[in-house]
Amino acid sequence: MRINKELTKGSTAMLVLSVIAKRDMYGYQIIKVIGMSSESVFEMNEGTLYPILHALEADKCLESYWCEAEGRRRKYYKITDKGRKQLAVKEKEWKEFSTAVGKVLGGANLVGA
Amino acid sequence: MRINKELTKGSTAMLVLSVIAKRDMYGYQIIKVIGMSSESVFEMNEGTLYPILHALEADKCLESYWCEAEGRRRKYYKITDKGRKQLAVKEKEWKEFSTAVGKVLGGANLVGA
DNA sequence: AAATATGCCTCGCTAATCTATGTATATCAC
DNA sequence: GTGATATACATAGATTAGCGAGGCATATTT
Repeated sequence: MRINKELTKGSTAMLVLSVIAKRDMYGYQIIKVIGMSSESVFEMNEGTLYPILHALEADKCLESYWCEAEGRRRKYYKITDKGRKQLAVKEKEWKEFSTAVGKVLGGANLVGA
Repeated sequence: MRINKELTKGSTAMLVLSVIAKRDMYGYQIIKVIGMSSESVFEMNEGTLYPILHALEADKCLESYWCEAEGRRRKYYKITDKGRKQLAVKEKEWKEFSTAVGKVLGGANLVGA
């Protein structure tokens, strides 16, 4: 990661769900797509992504299927209805969180509190 | 916390530095001020805050002094030059991070803009 | 007198992510 | 042809931030 990795905690699953929601994708590709669309701010490790995919599938937010193309075996993931709901929750939570950070940094003047 | 606690990882020290940068503050007060200015999105635990304060002081980003007022003994923290530099770095990192999340999600970045 | 709020602190736990490692195939450079 | 790099899957152990649960003490409210 180009930035403090701790910042990413809690948001990674949301990002993964988000890109898969746009179209079915396989693991290696997810890393590349998130890396590119974030302009290399996120350079996710495989050791980070695969466990997340497995957990999201176990939680029925994703479904997987194997495809063979270009002489390569790829495991594609597709988002489920539950996954879309989960994504909506996480996006809302993210907005609430980032807005709150902005408020604290922006300094609501609470002298006397 | 009203939101997923994992999201807060990596940003808490920045928030703490940020409020102390505005004026000297003691621990218990920091929790209240951050709670209020975030409209209760952040409800920091003492078990979270105190170790952060001690670490920031050990790292010379903060200095502390005891005060007695209203019959209460309070440990105030004051930001150092190093602390201000650290805060600037963390704020920049935060903007980069939240902007990147916005790009991946595909929407406009609502944060810090 | 008891409950609540203020104010400091520490210890062990959980969980997200990273680093390192392993396997296998395809492609490119030399 | 051989080695390096990219693609593609996976797991295991280490790290670390924040939490929950305690502990201690005093002031205020009920």
